[in-house]
Amino acid sequence: MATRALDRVGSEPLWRQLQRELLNRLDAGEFSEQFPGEMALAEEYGVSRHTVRQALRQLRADGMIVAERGRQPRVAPQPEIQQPLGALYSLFASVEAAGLPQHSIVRTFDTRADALVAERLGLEASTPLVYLERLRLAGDEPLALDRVWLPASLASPILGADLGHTSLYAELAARTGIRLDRGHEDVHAVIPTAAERNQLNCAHDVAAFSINRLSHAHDRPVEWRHTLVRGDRYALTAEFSASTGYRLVQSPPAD
Amino acid sequence: MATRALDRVGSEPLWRQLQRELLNRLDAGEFSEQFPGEMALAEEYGVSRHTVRQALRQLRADGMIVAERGRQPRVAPQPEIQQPLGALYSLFASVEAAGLPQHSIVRTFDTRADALVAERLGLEASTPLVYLERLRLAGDEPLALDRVWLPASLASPILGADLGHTSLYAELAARTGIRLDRGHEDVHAVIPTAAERNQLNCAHDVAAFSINRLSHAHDRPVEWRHTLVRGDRYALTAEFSASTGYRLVQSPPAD
DNA sequence: CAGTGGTCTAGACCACCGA
DNA sequence: CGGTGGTCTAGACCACTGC
Repeated sequence: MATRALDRVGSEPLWRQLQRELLNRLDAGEFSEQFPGEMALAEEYGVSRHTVRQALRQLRADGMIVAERGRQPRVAPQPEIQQPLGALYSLFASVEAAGLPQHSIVRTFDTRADALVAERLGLEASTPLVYLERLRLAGDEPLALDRVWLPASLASPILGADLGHTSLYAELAARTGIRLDRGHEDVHAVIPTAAERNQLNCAHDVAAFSINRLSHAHDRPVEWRHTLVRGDRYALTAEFSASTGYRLVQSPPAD
Repeated sequence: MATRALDRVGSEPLWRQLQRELLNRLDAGEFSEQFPGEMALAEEYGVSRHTVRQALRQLRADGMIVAERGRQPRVAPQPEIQQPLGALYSLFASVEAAGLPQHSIVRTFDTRADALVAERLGLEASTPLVYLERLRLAGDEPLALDRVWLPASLASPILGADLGHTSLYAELAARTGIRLDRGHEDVHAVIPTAAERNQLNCAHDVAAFSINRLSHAHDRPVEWRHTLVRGDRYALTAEFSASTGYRLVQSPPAD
């Protein structure tokens, strides 16, 4: 293996150049299921093993590379699986943890344009969007009203799917390879309209969480979502500390 | 400076022993406002500089020690300042960011017992508690109804404070040295009662966040808090990604 | 067994900061 | 200027893994 060139006159540290180089090669799909050892990298780039370790430190901490004593180093299986996260996941997971089976009733599942949503996704107003509207149930009781818009150019392969029992994100990953890796959401407290109360089958004195979410994959907007969650039996729960920051956890068993 | 002993026969790495040793000395209050350099530590413990750096790596990443080129290394000013965090802080900070001045009207501020709250704090039912009830305003508009209980044995020094314009946590830290470092909270969506609507001066069609929080300092329960926040103009906002996890951010300017 | 990563040493040069 | 941390080298020994 010929020695690859690193710039030794510029001011950028060797380990950072090496780290960038390795990230590029990882993105390019090199090293699939096989990653070179520290010695090999040191020789390939003509640097010391210490420098290689410094370059690898962050990659290992970020879980992009798995290396253990004795084992062959590997690239991490799917570093960006990020289907579960956010307030919605927290809410639904707590229901699951309580032993309630969940499923959905698909109300609408088609392709359409929506200027307002398109703008939020950063797209032209007339861009065709896959639209999915579901009523989510826990046990036999309605839990949430869920509406999702995705760019049809990316998401049209999911149109044939049965989303009554499978996760949208799982289906999206399986059919298009797209995995959400970043998102932004806001949570409002609202009083459901009469129509929403009717769909959710809840009393007139029940409030709800209104959650808007914009999700990205590789810095491209992929999903705009609006979900209305019954507030009478479901709550957000979080723990926080100086070291771990703010972390949503599963709610304790419903009152 | 005599060389301090590290165990070179056991299996525990030198850098880990050194790290533990330094943490102990930090907790003991040594190094106040002055921390030894890498060379000094290497000589003091009879190890190489590399080993010292390995031991310091995590301490620096955690922000317990501040070291820069050329500067004298220091211990971080207050590693466990954790007053701001959680949904409440997020909500109030977004109001502040919008340029609205905030203050409180103290409705009640005394010492009493409350069996229900005491239980949640893990205390005997008859334990005296400092009780503070405030109406929080943003501009001249009511924003939240805030009720806090703290064990009187810890918090009685704050009883003389004017909490109309200063933070409870700042006052608590100044008068008792107690700084909250961990907490747990749950957020519900509710419809305010008529009395609460009246206090918050909000319309009948407005929902609210109901937030319960249990805070700790050094693993001891210190605060039980219940806050009711108007839901019409204030929302929780969060960002999340694979690398940074879930992080509450300030809401965008209110609609 | 050969190869892996974890640990450790003893040097070195440099950019940067404060006195 | 002396001392700091950042970077880098060229070694070494070891525990562990898989063949």
